[in-house]
Amino acid sequence: MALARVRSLTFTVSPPIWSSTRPVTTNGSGRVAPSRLRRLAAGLDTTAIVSGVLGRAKPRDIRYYVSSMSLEGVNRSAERFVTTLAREGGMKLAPRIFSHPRIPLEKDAVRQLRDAAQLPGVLDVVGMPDIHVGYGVPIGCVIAALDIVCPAAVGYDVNCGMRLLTSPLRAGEVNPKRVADEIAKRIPLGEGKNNYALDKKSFRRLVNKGVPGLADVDIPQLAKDLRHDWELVSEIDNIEDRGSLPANANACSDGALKRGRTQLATLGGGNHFIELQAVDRIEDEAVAREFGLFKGQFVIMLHSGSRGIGHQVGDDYMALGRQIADKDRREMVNRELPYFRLSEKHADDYLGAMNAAANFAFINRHLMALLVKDAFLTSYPGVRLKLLWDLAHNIAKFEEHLGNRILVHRKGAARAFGPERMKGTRFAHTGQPVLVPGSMGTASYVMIGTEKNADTYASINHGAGRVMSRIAASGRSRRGRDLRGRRAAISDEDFARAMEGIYLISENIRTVKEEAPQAYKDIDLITEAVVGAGLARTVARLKPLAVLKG
DNA sequence: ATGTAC
Repeated sequence: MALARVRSLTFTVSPPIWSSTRPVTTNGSGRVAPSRLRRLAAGLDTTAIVSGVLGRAKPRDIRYYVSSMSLEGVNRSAERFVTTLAREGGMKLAPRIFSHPRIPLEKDAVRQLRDAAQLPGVLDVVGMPDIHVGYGVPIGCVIAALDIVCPAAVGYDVNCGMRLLTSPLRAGEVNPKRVADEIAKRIPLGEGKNNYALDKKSFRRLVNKGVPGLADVDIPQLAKDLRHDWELVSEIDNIEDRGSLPANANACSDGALKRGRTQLATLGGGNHFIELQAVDRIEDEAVAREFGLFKGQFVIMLHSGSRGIGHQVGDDYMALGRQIADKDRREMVNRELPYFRLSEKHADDYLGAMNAAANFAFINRHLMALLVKDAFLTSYPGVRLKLLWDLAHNIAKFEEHLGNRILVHRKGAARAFGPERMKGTRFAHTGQPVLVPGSMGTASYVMIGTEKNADTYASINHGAGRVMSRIAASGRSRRGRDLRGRRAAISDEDFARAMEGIYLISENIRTVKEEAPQAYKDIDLITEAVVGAGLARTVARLKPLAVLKG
């Protein structure tokens, strides 16, 4: 973000937002010239660098956001892809939204950002270009905090995430229909259980350890189902946090554990999918080569999460947060935004339970990938798929940002570490891969983070983001409206046209329209915003051949 | 997202 340099300026400030983008050289008290004030008020210039002292940060690392203006509504900043909201009411800071000018901002999602900015102890609120309404906090945002954790800022689908498997084959050498059918035989789609139920004790041990815990667990039926020999623990350097977060399964309710025990290696419903894809375009030859990607290549993308256990953990702890707030007469911004102070035991419990669910999700995707690999190897003897990357896009984690330990909540936002933060890994020269799916039937992207994404706490969008509610999309309600308030049901014909040439296996044909391409924002436009804002770069564009949906 | 609500 380009920062204006001013000699002097009178203002009150929101909490500091650290940025490594530029050192501060100017002085921060005094008056601002009327011409500049007009620019600020017009939203052309909403940031200013000043020196100052606040908190533990070094003065030169601080950028204050001007918040003394009472600006109405949303201000378009001079930066084409950044919108800074006016700070008003009880907001602790001015949230920013990275988006594309051609994508209209959903009013209710913006309101949710304002609400989140009122949380006590919140440091920063940043909307992603795929932002849309979620429970309490929008999907497609980053909430940075110093001393609270907010379960709604993680969401119900803890560690919903992406995984990409690469093949050495060209798409023309593969029959996607056959592969999709083979996968469907092995992985339950939609609401469903598997044959890999674990006893309570083994399950607890497994989710405490994450993917590496698969070494110690015995799943006889899985061994029978797999026709080839696989190391259960493999490729963990290609999983975010090596598939293992510091978990405490004892902080999960019995109900949460019970739901999890029977759902390993199941896809789930909603926007979860397995997609067979072809590499459509290479945008960065050197990085693509490092990642083992080439034009025309056959790859498989998987999108799933923590299923019942994550949902239950979210439910349990949001209920607990509300209960405690009521008991202690602690104020909540609204009923959907309970939170815990990090000094409270409940915060540790939530984070431990959340990480147990997160580990479940890593294991879930890992096992499904194994079944996919096995299916593929059966159809194409000698061809083993390789894991490029597995990432979490619904999670809260402690990270260093400019010398401070910050709890970064990413809800529908993907971590996008550049090369610097990937030191000591095989991605030290490229940055981590970031997997960004479009909607069913449209393109997906492989991206890499830059060193310039401190503004979003090293995060980018997690996908395309809805533009139409589920109810509106499936036409279940006559009063169905899209998120801009227009009446919009998708006809069967329109749906078929959007999916033309793509082989679709769907568990529930009645609800699959909720995931229609028309219900989502334009992934190419969103990617343009992310690249334009300097948050990430594109490596490859992928197009769908076949989709398996819950 | 979700044993798609208590």
